[in-house]
Amino acid sequence: MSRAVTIVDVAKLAGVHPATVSRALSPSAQAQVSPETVRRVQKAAKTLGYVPNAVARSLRNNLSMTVGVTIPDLTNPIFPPMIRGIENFLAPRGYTALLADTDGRPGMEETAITSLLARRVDGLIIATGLDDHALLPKLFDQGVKAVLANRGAGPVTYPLVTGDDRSGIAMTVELLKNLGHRRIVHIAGPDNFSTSRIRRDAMVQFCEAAGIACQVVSADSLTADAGQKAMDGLLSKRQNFTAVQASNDLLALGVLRSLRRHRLRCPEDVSVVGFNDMPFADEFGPGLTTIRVPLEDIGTESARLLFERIQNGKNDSVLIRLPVSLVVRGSTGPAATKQKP
Amino acid sequence: MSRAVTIVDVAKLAGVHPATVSRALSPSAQAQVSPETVRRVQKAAKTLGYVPNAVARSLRNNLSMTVGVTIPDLTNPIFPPMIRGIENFLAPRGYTALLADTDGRPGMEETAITSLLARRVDGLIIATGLDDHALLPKLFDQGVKAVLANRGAGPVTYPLVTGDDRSGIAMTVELLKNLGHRRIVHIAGPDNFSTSRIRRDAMVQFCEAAGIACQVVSADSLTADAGQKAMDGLLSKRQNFTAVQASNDLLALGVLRSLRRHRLRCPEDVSVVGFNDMPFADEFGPGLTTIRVPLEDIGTESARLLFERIQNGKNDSVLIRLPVSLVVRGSTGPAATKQKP
DNA sequence: TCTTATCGTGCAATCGATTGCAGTAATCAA
DNA sequence: TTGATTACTGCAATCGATTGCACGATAAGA
Repeated sequence: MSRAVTIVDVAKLAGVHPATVSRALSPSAQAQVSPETVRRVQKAAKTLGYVPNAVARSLRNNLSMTVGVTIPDLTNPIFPPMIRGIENFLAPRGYTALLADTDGRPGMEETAITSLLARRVDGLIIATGLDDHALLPKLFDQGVKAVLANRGAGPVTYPLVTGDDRSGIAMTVELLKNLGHRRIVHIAGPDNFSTSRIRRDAMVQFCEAAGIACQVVSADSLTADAGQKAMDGLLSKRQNFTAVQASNDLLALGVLRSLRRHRLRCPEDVSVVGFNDMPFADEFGPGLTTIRVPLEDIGTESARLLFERIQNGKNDSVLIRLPVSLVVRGSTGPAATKQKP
Repeated sequence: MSRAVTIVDVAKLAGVHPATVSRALSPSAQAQVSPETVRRVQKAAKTLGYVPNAVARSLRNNLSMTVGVTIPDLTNPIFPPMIRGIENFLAPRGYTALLADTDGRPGMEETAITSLLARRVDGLIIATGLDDHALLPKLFDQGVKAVLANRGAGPVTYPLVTGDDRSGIAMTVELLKNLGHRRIVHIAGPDNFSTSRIRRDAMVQFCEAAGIACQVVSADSLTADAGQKAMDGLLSKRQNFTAVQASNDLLALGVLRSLRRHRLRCPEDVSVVGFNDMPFADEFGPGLTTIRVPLEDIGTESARLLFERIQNGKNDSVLIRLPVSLVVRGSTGPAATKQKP
């Protein structure tokens, strides 16, 4: 980046000491400098196009004005809204988000977090649902500020912001029950995600309470392909069910694909429900009935909690469960009377 | 972030000078240190959990190992794949991407870029399609390394990586012509995006060459809502056409919505073609016929070009136009014989 | 007139890692 | 034994901004 303008250059042009430039340009210390000097310095800074070196400032202040955000997969559409929520909160406060996509690779989380800490981020927003349970307490002991977004990670030492998964599942079960469904399949996500476990357990529990038979099938990952594969397997075994509840919308999308391939109609033959209400869920053929999770709010709240903790030095634990709602679209309908599939 | 372990702590524990620690831990200078000392230092670093302070290193080396990426809207699904491409290239080379979402707000670009430069990024990947034509040459003169991704910005001083828009449009026109369409509407994006202009002009030109009537309508922004609005307006005026080509997939999505609302069938009444082949375009109802742009490759190539320029100090201009392909799905069909809409 | 605030500014240390230079010890050749 | 290499390691400056402290000047009070 060639020769950048430094505070010394500005000082020379304005005919003052670098320290004075620093003060004149700092909102908090500006009062210590005579108005006349402030004006001269500002003019000099402007003509030279001076931009303070944030790296030097970080080093001196031990504050990088940066937070690290780890996500498992940027191409999963639930994350961009979360990130937007985070940035909308942080940007006005002078903070920048440093994004680390772990690409779903296990073990990448630790690498990513190490890299973020090396860059001396002031805090972390962890949306990867770490399965490395040893890492988090270690970070906590080191005094690293962090907030977990969307997914928990074992015993919570850090604050956690999430949607209310159980109540979302409850709504789903009630909807399907009212539509006459009595045999449901739940496509669960991998067991090492807390959301997968919570949603699965809630399904089993609420179905049992409602007198509905619930069969659980596990998908390898939280992708459309995994959902399709799980559904293909199910259909090839000619199981008996009228509705599918998938652990997230991507899995549900795979289910829709599988149904199409098997020439089954949705919702006439099989109803499908997802979870998250990810962007474009309403554009699928048919529009996906799902649980709306306030993704952007999760981001905003996570950022707010982290910001507070950076400000006041505390590191206390909270659990924020944001309310979710049922969104009924075309993928659900009355249970087929002759249970053909 | 409490008390972090520094090189001095490691030096004390290992019983050597900080400089020796630095050398022992640096791959390039390690040869200057005796193997025995290297081992002792490495052990000390490990027991203390030493992570070099990237901020201090950046300051000293005048290299932040960071590149800034500006995008207009993270929730537009064409960007996550691009970002993935960028990160996949940069991460193995030790670089981290600093993301700046300008949120579509005009003028935000300059703010975002200033903020990135303050953080002393080693280079910029600009995917916002800047309309501030003064900014780019200024940056160039300052020696700032940058690459434009996806969208150009006036006279190109910087390298540009983009999909081959004209050939994509040519394929679209040919497809529609073969299907018997003779009256087409093009929904153009805002005029300040270079892609909008290029695609619009290509449509007009190729349609004329093919003897097809092409009506151009402009949308306010590159969103589904804008596309819907544009199509609503068109349908309320009872225009005469059998196919719509939209400047990008989000606009096309809005068109699909509008058609549904007006109880028109796609493709029986109106065929729709998009552009980009964004994620999930094949899941829409109906699946969207569109032009596949190699989004991830655009990211990778941009990163590669930037990386080269950071390495060798050059700042020469290139234009890389990546090939695109036609993806035919359910949203296109033979032209309606009785041109009802 | 002398003291005592008050105000504005400069000085110099600091943050943590890197690196050119120099110094010491060990090794080798003569 | 001496001189010359070589191999390690320490010293100190450096990157750019910030800030506690001190100094000089001016103003106010006694």
